[in-house]
Amino acid sequence: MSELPKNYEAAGVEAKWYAKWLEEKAFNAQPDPKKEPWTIVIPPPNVTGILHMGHALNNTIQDVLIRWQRMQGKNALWVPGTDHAGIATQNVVERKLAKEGKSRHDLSRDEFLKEVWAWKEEYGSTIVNQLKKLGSSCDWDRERFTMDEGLSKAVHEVFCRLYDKGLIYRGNRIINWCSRCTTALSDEESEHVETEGALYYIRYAVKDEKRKITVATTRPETMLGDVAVAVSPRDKRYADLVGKTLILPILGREIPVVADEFVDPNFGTGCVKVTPAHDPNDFEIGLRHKLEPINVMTDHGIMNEAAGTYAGMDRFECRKQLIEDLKHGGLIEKIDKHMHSVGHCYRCSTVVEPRLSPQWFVNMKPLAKPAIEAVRDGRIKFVPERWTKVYLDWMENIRDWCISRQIWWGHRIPVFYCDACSHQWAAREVPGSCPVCGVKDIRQDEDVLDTWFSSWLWPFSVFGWPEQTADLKHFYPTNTIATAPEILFFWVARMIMAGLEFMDEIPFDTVYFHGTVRDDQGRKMSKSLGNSIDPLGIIEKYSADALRFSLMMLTATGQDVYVNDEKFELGRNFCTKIWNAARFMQMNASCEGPLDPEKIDFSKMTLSPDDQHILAKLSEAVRNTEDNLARHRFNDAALAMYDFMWHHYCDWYVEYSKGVFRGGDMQRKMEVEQVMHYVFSNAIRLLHPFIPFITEELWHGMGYNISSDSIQTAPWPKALSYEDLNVWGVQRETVDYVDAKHDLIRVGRTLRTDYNLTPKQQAKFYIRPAQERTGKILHKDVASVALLLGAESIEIDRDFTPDGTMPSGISQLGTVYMSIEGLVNTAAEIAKLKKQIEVVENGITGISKKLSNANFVSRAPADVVAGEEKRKGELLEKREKLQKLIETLST
RNA sequence: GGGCGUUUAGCUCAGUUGGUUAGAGCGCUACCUUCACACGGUAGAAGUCACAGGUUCGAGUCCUGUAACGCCCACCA
Repeated sequence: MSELPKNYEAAGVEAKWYAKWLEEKAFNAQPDPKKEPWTIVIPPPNVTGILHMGHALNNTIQDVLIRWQRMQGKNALWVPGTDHAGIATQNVVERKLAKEGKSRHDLSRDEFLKEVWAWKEEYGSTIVNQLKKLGSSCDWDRERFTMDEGLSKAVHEVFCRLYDKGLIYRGNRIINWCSRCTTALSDEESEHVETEGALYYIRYAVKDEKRKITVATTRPETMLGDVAVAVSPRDKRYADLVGKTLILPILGREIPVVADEFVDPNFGTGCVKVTPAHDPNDFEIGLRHKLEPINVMTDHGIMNEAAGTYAGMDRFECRKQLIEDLKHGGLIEKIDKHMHSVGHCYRCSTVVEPRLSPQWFVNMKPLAKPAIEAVRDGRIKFVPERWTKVYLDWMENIRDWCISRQIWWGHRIPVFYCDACSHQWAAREVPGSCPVCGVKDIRQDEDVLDTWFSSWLWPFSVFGWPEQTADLKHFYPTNTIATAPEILFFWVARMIMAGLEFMDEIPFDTVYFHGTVRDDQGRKMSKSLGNSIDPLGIIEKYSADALRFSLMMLTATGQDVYVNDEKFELGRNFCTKIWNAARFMQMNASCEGPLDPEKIDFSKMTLSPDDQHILAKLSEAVRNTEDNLARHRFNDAALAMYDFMWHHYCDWYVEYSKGVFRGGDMQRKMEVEQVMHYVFSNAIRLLHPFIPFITEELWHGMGYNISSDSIQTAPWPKALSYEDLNVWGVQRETVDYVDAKHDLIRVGRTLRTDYNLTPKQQAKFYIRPAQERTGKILHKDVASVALLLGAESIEIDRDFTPDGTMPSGISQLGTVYMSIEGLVNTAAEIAKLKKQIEVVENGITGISKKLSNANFVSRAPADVVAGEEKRKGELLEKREKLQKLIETLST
């Protein structure tokens, strides 16, 4: 035990312990058949990522869970890693190249990939290091990267299995195209944003007639790719037009009028332009009517040669120009404002272009089926539960997953083509020749896979799958996955499908969805808004423990978390409070040598009521904390500990102990000291998962590191029942008495405040106990009451008759009277008592009304009725006492 | 268009199977630099539980409807 410095220096302490933990491999776990495994796999942050508050929240939750399980003796493993984040990372490196005046096309594919790997080597560990600052107890020896050799092997294996099963196919379909990233996106990667656009009404002429019909569109530039106009087969207005020919404005192309069920005659004009290459519905119409799609744009969203004179224009520039030209020709009927949701690239926010394109897809329906079952039958639980429905709705309407991306950074699609014999096949390893005709000149598909095609395998690929490793056998399935609801579809749903398909087993049993971290105005934190709070800044300013504890106090299950800088003072202040409580104990230490908290035994001691009380409250706090942790109620768990440490231990027990330490009873001092060390050492163990650094520092600083060198390996506190506590002589009755004593002290303190007594002014108090028995107990306990009350002296007397001017207050244990020289304020005292009577009377009226209600008496449960009756009796008694007091004062 | 969430003190939020007088943190008021802690202590003020109905002996809590804000999903041009 070394003397604790007056101020806690978080930065140095945190760095010191994290380094020590790493050195001692405190977070490492190996398969061990004797121990129960408990596993979390991290949602791998992007290698391009820097730690934001969302990460801080997400990882604090995981760390609390894993440290808790580890302390309980489980074989706890938290597997860390990062995601290669295909598009995001490629964008970062492309921007870097752009600064050097280069594009990736100035480099060969291999050269470019070398650049990306070099970037990854240099910056890829940024977020990992930041996670360490937070205190994350990951097994860093197991750190994985989604493009590692092992994980790539898993990707290839999965691709080949699905390909051979026929669940992966290549199709020419309308996909979401980002013309800035020049790649296809999955449906999930296209973010719909409600946008004010326009609905343009354009006139198309009927061939050889004077008639014109009007079509409405939000994307007029796509008319250059129109191949027909569709009307509803039930629409009488246009019945005679079906089969006739229209002249497409500007281009003058002849296009037919077709009848199709898709058209809603009540929307717009009832005529729909059909552009099969740029709209999914139109594509379907095109198929039904055997119309050849015309693509009018390049990969970069530039109009192509099919756009005639508009070729070379950007799509939005073209839109503007085209509308101008149509206006000139008198072909615009009107332009209406129109709200609609428009897809945007989730990586660069560019407006997504629906576009016909040959891509690779996974047929998801067969994979979804068992994944729906696993959640429906409760093998996998969602917390909060409401996400179950969101999941099931999506899964039941699941659509095929577009997995090919036209970028270079990622897992290259393991499909090979032989041009000699037109053979196409998927292979786990790059083949040397065509397995059919033996030709060596084969080529691999140019595209790479969606990033999520590697992350959906994460819970088993990190353990070496497809090899049947010991790790995999021991640690899979994992237990809890903690994540934000934003990636329910991207990641969680797909992991469940992959786990069941490839492991034949769920990947985890619990999914905990936490909220989004927002600023104090409720806005999502984002770089563009500039409202982000940097967790590292908070760590620097307040400490990692403060950051963690504050976040946990603020995290109601599944609710969004609103933060500003000041919110983190909560955790900082709490840490300071704990620190000072420890210093207090050191300053009053009388035992020589350190105390082993695991060897403290109270069975041979006579515990005072306050000793018994704090021991009982500790067990209550342990129970509350565990219950709440088990239910993922992190805020309630944090609050239970906070309340115990601050409002029970510091406010009452430490204050009580001062009386003992200032007295001369050496035996008592030793006893109280042992109670303090027992309680404090258990409390910091309980707190360790939340605030790992300061608790480890105190574990050592207080000299508790005798049986367990680290707090991490110390036994987890036990929630003792009264039966257990009785071994030490703890009685429930006595504990209740101390609660009542606290109440009595509060009543006395209120009197002091009401009469403006300064702490130095000592008043004389008289207590008239409500019962003979309590009188006797109070007598024995009078010293502690006097100290906590700041009383000069206390007289306890069943027959005490107050002087008419004495202010008084009523508590459960008895009536408290205060006497101080020259203190006369009868009028104020009477007014105060009258106010109290009013409150009591309100209560009596309420209860009387209830009790006189025959329905209540007959229908409410007996114990509720009895409780009400008891309560009424108490209130009546209290009213009587108050009235008597008023009478005494009035005479 | 469909679904979900939120609405409780000045602010941010708890409030579990319906049951005493609805709680916390911050802020506010008064007093206190007392010997662990002013990042502190003691005491206190502060609420029409969004609104309207209903169920019930009893509703912040359950049901129906309304409103506001937020989120997710969706191929009506």
